[in-house]
Amino acid sequence: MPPAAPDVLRVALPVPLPREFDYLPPAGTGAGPDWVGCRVRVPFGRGGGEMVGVVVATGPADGDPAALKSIHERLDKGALLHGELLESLRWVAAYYHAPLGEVVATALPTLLRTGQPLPDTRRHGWVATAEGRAQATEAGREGRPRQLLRQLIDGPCDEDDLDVRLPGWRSAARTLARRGLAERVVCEGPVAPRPVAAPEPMPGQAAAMQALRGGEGFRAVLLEGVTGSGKTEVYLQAIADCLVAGRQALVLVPEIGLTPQTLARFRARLGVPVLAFHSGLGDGERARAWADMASGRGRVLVGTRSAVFCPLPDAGLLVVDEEHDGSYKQQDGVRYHARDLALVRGSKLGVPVLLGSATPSLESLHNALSGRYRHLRLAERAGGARPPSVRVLDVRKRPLRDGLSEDLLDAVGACLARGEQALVFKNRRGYAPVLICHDCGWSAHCARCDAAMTVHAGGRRLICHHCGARATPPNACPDCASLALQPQGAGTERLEQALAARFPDACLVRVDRETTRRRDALEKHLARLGDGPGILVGTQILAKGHDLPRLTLVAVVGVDEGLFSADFRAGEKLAQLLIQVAGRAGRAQLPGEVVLQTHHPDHPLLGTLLNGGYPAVAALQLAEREAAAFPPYAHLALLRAEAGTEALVQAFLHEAHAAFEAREGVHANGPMPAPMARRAGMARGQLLVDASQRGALHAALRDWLPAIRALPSARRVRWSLDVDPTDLY
DNA sequence: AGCACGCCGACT
DNA sequence: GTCGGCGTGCTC
Repeated sequence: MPPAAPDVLRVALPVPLPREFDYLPPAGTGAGPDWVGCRVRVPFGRGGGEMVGVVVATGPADGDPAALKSIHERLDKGALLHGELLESLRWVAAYYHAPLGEVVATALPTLLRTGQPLPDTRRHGWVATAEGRAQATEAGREGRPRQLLRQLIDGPCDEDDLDVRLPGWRSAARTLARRGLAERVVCEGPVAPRPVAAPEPMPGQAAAMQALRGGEGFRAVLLEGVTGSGKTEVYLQAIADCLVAGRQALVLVPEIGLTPQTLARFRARLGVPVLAFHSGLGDGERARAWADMASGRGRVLVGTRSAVFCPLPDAGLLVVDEEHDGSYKQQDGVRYHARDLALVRGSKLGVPVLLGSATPSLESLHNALSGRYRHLRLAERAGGARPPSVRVLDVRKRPLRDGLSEDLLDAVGACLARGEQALVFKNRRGYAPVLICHDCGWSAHCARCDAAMTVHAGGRRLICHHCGARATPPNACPDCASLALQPQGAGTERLEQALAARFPDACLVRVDRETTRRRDALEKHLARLGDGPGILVGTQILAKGHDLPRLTLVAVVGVDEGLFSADFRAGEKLAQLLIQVAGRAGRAQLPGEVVLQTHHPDHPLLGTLLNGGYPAVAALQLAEREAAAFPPYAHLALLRAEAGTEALVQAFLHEAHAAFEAREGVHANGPMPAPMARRAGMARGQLLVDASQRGALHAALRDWLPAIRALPSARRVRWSLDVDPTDLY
């Protein structure tokens, strides 16, 4: 019998190779199971490079153990990734066909990924020193430090409490510490939740709560509630229940949904510290929030997409707010869908997952209608508010000035005259979407993309929205030398200018990505609008989030582009956008009005939306998807490629297609022309795989990927596989 | 992906 | 004569 192979540690490393790497434990250490889930620093590659990875398994070496290297350093005493989270990461790797090492790297905050120690999650507080206590009673200059000092003389004050009681206390604390009057100490014991009064639930909310409370373990619940029906209150009650049971809750929100107001509402209502997790946090804050959840000290985490990777050792509930939102899909690297991962985690954790939306994705709706999810509806608006009235403005044969019809301007004027606020919505920023020669038809195109350049700065600048290229508009047409160059169409900038000319006395605020670069810019803008009459002009940034109680008119200007898009999801997305933006209009006291300016008043999508609302559009779209064998009735994967030249892309995609082995119910289509074949100087193309059964799709991909990786042409392009793509471009 | 090794063009 | 182009192969 051969001698038993020594046990090795299998390490997942952040490299794009579909396997893990075996290492020997450091000399004098055994390869016990206590290694699994710990980060390690290992030698990797031929130059003496090092990498940080995570041990994901132990076992006997399957090659020549003499050829193995040893781990340089163990970075964690106890496992960082274990149990359900590690299992879920394995699921991500298998489902999205991504290397486990890359999945692990995606899941960990930067600081942890680079090997920094797990932040200290003990609670800290501040207390006055003996000298501080003495000085606190003496007369002295009344300032922040003194105010704080008086809080600290009776014993340690928790930092979380100070955040609530004395905003901006940190600089005062630094001052006190410098003078030796106060010091930072570790607080013992758990945080006691403050008792908070819950509002009386409305009948619909009570029914939803009842349905949520019934049952044990994992279940998916789709909460379909029109705007203003109080979905958030249902989340809050469910989270409160979960906290009472001593469990943690995770709340996912869309990228633009995590406003200070949202957090403040959660904090005020739950009585426990609520952690935030989003791209605006620094590396240290992210790592701390992650560690807080891992240690169990954090009870509630509200975060965007990547928060779905946080550890939840005491999980009780997962909530996905606005579950239809496109920002839950990661569009580079490991292309996961946070909503789908939340469902997987919920099922592994054995806890309910609550999906909420006024306009559910067709995927979730299909699951609800087929009985896989529980389906709860909140039909009425809070406080007896009526849904807004909707009016279609047919602008065929009507003159438009700067993209606005006279009827629309009249509606805005009437709204202002009532002392109320109007929202003019156009899903296009800039001055005009294209600069065109009136004599020969030439238009300004980006040199590096297959796209028109957008006119900005009132016509003094051209910007490509796809690659960011900037140019100065020519004085004369480059083709025919005509001077008749005109900005065609209207973006938010032009609408703002036109509205300012028409309503010179009105308070006018434009909100789009240009004016809202900084994180707090949106709040600042809306504060400028105040409570008086005024006009908001903007893109979909305005479609959700903030409460605007004085807003009674929503004027939608740019629907026509979306009505004829080639993307199979365009109809769904447009309906969701329209419903979301229309939902901004009106309150209990002030009825809302929506006007839709269009050249296609007879378009079936608009008609269906007007007559039957979102449910009718959804039913129509589901029928179309079923007939066309598209998701959710089929399953897709997209192989994308880009390279310096079209030839490289085509060669790769053709070879990849040839390497695809036909199997029952699975087809590879293409190479398909990407709607934008060139972007930022790169040629792009794609191959679409569709399958009637998910299992067959995954089996096909499992066989296909090694063949793709082996193609010489694969080295000359950047390629990626997108499972369940949301955008086919 | 990163990195080293390797075999062909314009420079001190 | 070398510096450096990026094609090819490998990473426990």
